[in-house]
Amino acid sequence: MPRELIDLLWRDHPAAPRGGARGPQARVSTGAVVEAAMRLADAEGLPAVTVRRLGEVLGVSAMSVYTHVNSRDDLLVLMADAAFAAMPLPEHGSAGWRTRVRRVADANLALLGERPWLLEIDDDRTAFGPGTIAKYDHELHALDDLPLDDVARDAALTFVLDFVRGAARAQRPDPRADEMPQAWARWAGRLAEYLGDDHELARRVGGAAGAAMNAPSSPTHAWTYGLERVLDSLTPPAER
Amino acid sequence: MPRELIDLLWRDHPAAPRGGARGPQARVSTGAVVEAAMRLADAEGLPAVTVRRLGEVLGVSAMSVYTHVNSRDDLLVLMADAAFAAMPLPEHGSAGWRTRVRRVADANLALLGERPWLLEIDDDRTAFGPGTIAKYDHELHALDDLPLDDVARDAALTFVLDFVRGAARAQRPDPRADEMPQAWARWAGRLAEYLGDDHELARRVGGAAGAAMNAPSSPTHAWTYGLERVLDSLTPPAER
DNA sequence: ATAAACCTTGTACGGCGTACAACGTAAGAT
DNA sequence: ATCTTACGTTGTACGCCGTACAAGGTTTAT
Repeated sequence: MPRELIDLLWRDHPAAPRGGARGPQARVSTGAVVEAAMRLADAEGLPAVTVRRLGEVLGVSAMSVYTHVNSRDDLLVLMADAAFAAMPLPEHGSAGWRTRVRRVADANLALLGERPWLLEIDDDRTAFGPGTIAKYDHELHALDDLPLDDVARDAALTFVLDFVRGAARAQRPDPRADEMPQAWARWAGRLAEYLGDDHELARRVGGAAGAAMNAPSSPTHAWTYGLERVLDSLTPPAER
Repeated sequence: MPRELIDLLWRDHPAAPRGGARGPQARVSTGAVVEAAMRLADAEGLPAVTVRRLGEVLGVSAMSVYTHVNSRDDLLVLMADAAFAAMPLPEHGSAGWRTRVRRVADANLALLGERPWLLEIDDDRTAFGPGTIAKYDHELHALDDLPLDDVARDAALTFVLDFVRGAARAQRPDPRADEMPQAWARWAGRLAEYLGDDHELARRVGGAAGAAMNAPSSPTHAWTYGLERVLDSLTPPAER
């Protein structure tokens, strides 16, 4: 383990350990590896991010990647933090907490829409990265005007971000989308037979929800509706 | 593809296609494979569920597993549906919607606490399984007393279940838990150096949240508090 | 000139999911 | 009673994966 993950996360910080001057100059840098990995994930999804493939893209052997990144698991942490670091963190200005939180939620939904592979990275060590911390700080400040102690403030932000995560998961395109029409054609009849008259409510609501899902304007509706519910739930008793 | 996933999901239904009578009697059944896989996942996590390992546990060759299950991806769907099917679905009785929804949330949190590997299975085809459909129907009925149309009812349930999912994710034990103390010992100093005086709010709130996380009573607190917020958000305007 | 530190590389190991073909077995057809 | 057909089981093999290891090359510090 030549350089610790925490130092790789903070590799752009002045106090980060530079590589010793000896030996040949590195052909690629940690940053370059992370960027290439993100391009790959953006284009083909996280499973396409393999060490061999990365080496190929970078014009370097597979094992050389490990000089800059320690392990694939570490790489995923670096990717997630870099994705957060790339988020714009616009000043909250004089907007009230409701608009602030709405903006935070929108920004996170946009991020997860552009980089759905973030939903597949679930490593607590991401919390130590500069991008993640800066984002966390910024988003906590969206709640400045609410009467929350520190623990409740963290809980409230988590609450909002978990909602966003759920919405992003629902909106994410199914990788099996192309096969589903045929599968459905084969399955619809059988499923109807199995279901018979049971679960009438589930059949009706599921059908309605499915139809709404395919309607063009619907995801927006479910999102805005749900988000307003989230905002309502944050409203302090005094304002109700 | 000898038998379709949908038929395997409904394998206990009277109308499900039985295997033809010819040939030797199968040494294991689809149900047995799924049960073994669930035991394995319960004991050692989802990555331990490999085809070779399953064959070993079942006393059968690896390839023989494919006679009963088509593919590993299909197996995961069967496991998830079986887990839902095993949930108790107690009558809602005369309880009001608030208690009903609370019970639904509690039951789901308990399920995801017992079988955290469910969080790692994300396949839309699970929705066609009998266990999943029965659960869906039951949980929709928890919202009977609320003035919601079909689409909104589905959205409301998703809202609740996504909240539960987020809570379960947070409570899930980190598989890296044993290494973290040492890593933290190595990292704490460096991180403090990197952070300096920046992000004061994040440092304070993160510290408080982290401390609360380690306190014994806290997960319960965050859960009940958040759940009440969710319930509040479902309250129709007329009742406010 | 020598030594130390560093990057790069090829090979190899043990895992994974699963395609394929050979073989055995039991029931239906004759 | 024999043959045929459908099915279950198995071993082998392919192409992936992450990565341990050791050898070799390159640069700077001594």
